[in-house]
Amino acid sequence: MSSPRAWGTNRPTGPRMSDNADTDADPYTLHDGDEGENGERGFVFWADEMADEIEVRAPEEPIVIKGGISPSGVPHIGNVNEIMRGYFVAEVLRERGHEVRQVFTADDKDRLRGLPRKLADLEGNIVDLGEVDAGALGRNLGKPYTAIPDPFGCCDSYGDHFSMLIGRSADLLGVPIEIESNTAMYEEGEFEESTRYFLENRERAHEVLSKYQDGVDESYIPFLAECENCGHLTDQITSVNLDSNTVEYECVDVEAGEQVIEGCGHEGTATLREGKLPWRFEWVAQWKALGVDFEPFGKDHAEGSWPSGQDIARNVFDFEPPVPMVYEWFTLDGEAFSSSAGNVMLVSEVLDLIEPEVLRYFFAKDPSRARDFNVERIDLLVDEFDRLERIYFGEVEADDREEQRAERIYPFCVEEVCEARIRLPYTFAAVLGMTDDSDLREEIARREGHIPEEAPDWAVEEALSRVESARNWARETENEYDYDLKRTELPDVEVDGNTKRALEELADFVEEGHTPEEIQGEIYEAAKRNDVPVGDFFATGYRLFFDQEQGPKLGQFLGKLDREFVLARLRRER
RNA sequence: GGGCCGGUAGCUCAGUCCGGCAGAGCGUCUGGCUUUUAACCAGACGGUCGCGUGUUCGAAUCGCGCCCGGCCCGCCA
Repeated sequence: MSSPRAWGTNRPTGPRMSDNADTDADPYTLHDGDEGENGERGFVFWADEMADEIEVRAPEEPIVIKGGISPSGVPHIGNVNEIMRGYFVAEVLRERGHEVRQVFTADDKDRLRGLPRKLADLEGNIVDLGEVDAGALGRNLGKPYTAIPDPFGCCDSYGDHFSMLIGRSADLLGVPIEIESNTAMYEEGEFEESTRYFLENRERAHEVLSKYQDGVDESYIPFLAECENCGHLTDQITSVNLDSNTVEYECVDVEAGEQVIEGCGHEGTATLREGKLPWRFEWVAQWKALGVDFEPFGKDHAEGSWPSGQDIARNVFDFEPPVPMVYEWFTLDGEAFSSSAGNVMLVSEVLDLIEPEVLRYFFAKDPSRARDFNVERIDLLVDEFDRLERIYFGEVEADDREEQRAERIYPFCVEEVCEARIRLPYTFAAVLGMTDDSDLREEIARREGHIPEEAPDWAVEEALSRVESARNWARETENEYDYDLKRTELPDVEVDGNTKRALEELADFVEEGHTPEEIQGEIYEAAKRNDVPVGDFFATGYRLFFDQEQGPKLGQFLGKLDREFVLARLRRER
């Protein structure tokens, strides 16, 4: 067997179950051409396909679905893949009558290797490193996240702080996950048996791992000890004593990217609970300890960790690794997520702009496709969701494919299927954000036909809540829906003679006191009387009040504002 | 250098596993609603399905080669 192995070549026929290393499971599980039990293919929802793969193995109940990240910093919406991809599969299995646990490991025994530039408090506010005690963090490089004080002082440790944020992200999306702290699992001995087994069979472990990694020599010992003197994790294990379940170690320097984290040189003894396994072994130990049946992971793991992990599971241990599923990474506004470059977005920030069901819908889409989460055009995502919803309720026509898709996917996106809901079109909601007057918002929405006469109060309230979201979006992106009534300053507007006369006539009309509808009519009349093209005259009006080319229905809107201001502005006095 | 994933209309995306007229929404343009202003309605515009090649009666779809973007093949996770 060559190294690295050409395990991708068995893709077309690779069986899911195997008892030898020549039939490894391809992690690109989606659309892989395997026949289902009765030869049916053509899934409209990828989670159905994954659920089939899991059911074929007849797993014990409860079925365990896992995800996990290390709580090293701000958990952003890229990390939500780990939560939501597993969630949809869990829900499909629950629908089929299975009991399912969705667990999420906080890989918090990992060591802090560098200082993140951005952190986030528990409310999800991003703060710069400089705003917390950076020095205290710097002195803790090399220690496990759970052995480092919380820079915000609100949780027991750095690791707990960011695990808490991950949990809150899941809560916000309505996903019930059980977070398992790696640190706690080590302390409670959950990994002790596996650790002991790896150390006992370290030649075998080395033999398997060396197929995937260079630079692991004969003396390789798969354990990192936590130094009793300085708290750093060290991989310098000098001897293993399985009779007492301990190792001897020396606290040595660690390379972390560009820099070196210095060890203290202490030589000591650690139990198997006072340290950790290297990642590739740890992952397998998690599968074993938790009985994991399914695990989605990013494409970064697909070519490295996964092939070695499943090999270790089968050939060092003797158990079947979980059904894998690779998901493509997505970009944020066309760029990779990067906390150091500030290109991150928290779930809580996204939910300031869109409803949770829309974000859930984003993650219901095909995981194998690379895509962009585009904040500028988030209205398109919302429109797409609204259309899915309308297709589901049979309110718009669509082809069979779309109908099947909506029928299957929509119920998993919403907390509760409710036909009586009302959705204001997102960009229309953004326009309503021009006024803070909630009664006026509702009145305009009703007049434009977006709220039916007999709509119940709760539905109206929920519909109007989108206005706040859409306004946040308009403001954040400073786009054309960022309506802001220019009350304090007169926008710079060029006005020719005809337009000037038309504006004066309109001002006089308003001064006489008329209904909003009459004012709207007068805008047309004033323009026509003075040979000003109607479109141009409206544009001038929007310019004067909003410094924009477009806006809400002008007459009705001006009729609602205080007359004194409207008159002064039409006469361009202030 | 080797491997893997992605590349479909100006934008956001379906369709690719299973070959059968290249699609949706948004956008743009034109017209209509005897007041174009988030409008709405009707119609139109918009594509070398990354490029090439092979197989086929027929290729976005299958094979091979190439281009571009990203990831892995060191450490770490």
